[in-house]
Amino acid sequence: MRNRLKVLRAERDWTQADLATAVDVSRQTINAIEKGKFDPSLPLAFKFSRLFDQTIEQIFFADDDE
Amino acid sequence: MRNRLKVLRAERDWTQADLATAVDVSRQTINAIEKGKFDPSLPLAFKFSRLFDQTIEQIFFADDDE
DNA sequence: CCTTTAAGTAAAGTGTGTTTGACATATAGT
DNA sequence: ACTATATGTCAAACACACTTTACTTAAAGG
Repeated sequence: MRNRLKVLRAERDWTQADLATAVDVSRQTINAIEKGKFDPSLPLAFKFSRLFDQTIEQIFFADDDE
Repeated sequence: MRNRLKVLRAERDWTQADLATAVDVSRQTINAIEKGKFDPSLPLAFKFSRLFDQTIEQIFFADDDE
């Protein structure tokens, strides 16, 4: 899965730490998701969705290998 | 998280095993998700979404405790 | 240079998602 | 009664999501 978190952050001038606080996870978790090390859980994906007011499909999308 | 998997299955007259095969997980996983024992991973949620041609938000939704 | 801030990364630990195998229960058809 | 099919559930095992602590790198400003 790829995602647009970095861009959505940049549009708001938020750091990874800011976003982490907003969705109540650690900064390292945000970093790992942005870098594609793992996918968020479904509940966390919903938190991003609500925070950015975009559907999950607008934020996350399949990359090549799925 | 609650979900509409049981209804979506019923509309198509699919068993839990049928759905499991369609999204390539075990029957027990479908059962556990339907019974609310745990949430699917995000990639699995995307598979349901594509299979039923509905957004993740149309299939899954927050219940009281989140 | 030095300091600060943001981002990247790693190890070790906890908890959850998912599997396999097995067994129990319910319903329906014969 | 018996059989078949669908569903529910449990335990053990493994993989992944996420945490904390800590160290590193890069950029920017004094």
